Amino acid sequence: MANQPKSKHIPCATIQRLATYVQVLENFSRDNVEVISSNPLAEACGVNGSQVRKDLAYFGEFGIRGVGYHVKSLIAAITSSLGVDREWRMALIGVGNLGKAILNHGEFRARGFNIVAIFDCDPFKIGEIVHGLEVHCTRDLKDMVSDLNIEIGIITTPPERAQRAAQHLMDAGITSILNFAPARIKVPERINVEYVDFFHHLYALAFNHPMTR
Amino acid sequence: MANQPKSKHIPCATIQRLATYVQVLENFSRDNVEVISSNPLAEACGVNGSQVRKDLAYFGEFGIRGVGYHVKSLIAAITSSLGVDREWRMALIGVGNLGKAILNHGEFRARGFNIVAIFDCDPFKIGEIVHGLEVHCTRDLKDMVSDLNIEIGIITTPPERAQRAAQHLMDAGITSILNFAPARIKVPERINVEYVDFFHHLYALAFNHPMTR
DNA sequence: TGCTGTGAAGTGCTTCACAGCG
DNA sequence: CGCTGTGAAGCACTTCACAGCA
Repeated sequence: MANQPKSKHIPCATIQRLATYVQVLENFSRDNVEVISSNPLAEACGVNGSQVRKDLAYFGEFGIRGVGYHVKSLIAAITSSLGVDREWRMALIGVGNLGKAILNHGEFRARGFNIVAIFDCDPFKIGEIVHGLEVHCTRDLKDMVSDLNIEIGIITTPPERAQRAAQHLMDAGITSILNFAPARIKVPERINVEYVDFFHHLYALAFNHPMTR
Repeated sequence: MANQPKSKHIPCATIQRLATYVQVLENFSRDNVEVISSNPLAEACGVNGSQVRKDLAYFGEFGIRGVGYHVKSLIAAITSSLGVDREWRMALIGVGNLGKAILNHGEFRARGFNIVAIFDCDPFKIGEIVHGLEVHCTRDLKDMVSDLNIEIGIITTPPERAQRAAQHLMDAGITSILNFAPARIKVPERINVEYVDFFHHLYALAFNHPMTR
């Protein structure tokens, strides 16, 4: 159905939006919408219709002129283009409150993002079982990463230990890191880091709040 | 110390970076760095030096030529410019796993973002005490928002109930919403919504992973 | 006819380069 | 002399407008 992907540079803003499209398309699919055109999809995502068409065009021609996009095939096309239509195995470092909350979340597994090993440097936590996984010493990280084919690392340590956690992950050959710790980490160019920080969002809300202006 | 702010349009990319600057500056301050110039600060934040200077210039002249920025005053200047140097009172809707994790997080309160009321539409949860707060029926939201001076709403419901939660918040006069539910919500122009979605970040990591390219 | 896919135009953010000041 | 603050240049993303196809 899709042609071969256009080999241009793809803006990272496009990648972010594709994730939104999948989310919204899944809701349409749940409501038994079978076909959708770019404008209503764009409106549901809070963007412009051309934007949607251009974003999709980076990966192929998924639509039917005069009709629109078939919802289910479009979901399949996007997830396949992003590489999220397969299992991804992840390790988590820092089994505190936040780490436990993420382990309990469950939605990760449902989407193919499996946390298969958890680590902490606190000797009192090592050996504890959390959500069916034994807490390991960070020293074991390297061996377990290769044994378990882990590709993504999640950091949920306090900020002062985030850099060391990142170093452990990189030493183990991990190149993709999701960082929940409220700290920037220093990494070489080739390592991908995504930051999740609630306060960034709260700061934006506070700044844009009517009273503040 | 600061001149009056320049009254230009401020890019929202700037606001996001300011949050990062605060985070990084606080780390420098913890390490007893007293003065920093734009280039090392920029490097720690992963951006360009001019960018830092231009971002700060939107709000005033905080630096000393030939010297740099005084770390503590700069933190104060930024937090004051963003309006995050005061208490913000928040309501949370959806006391499930994620909601409870956020209530337990504690870091919110430390930064002046206080969750002062929690709501759920499940009758079995109403009356339950979670982290010192009684779970209320969403019907009580309007009264409690005005009684408790709540300005920000947090949505942690399942996706299918996110829109209704947003409606409750808007009916109560809330104009700032932090949405953790994996769903887009439809709101009028004047309402500010920030989305927190872990999967958006995981999708980006998956797409940029070496094996995928 | 209606909607996609896409070059061209428009817009806004980022980087450069340097004047200006401590 | 060094670093800030800032106009101007550069670059990247977004939007427009329409050709092209079902």
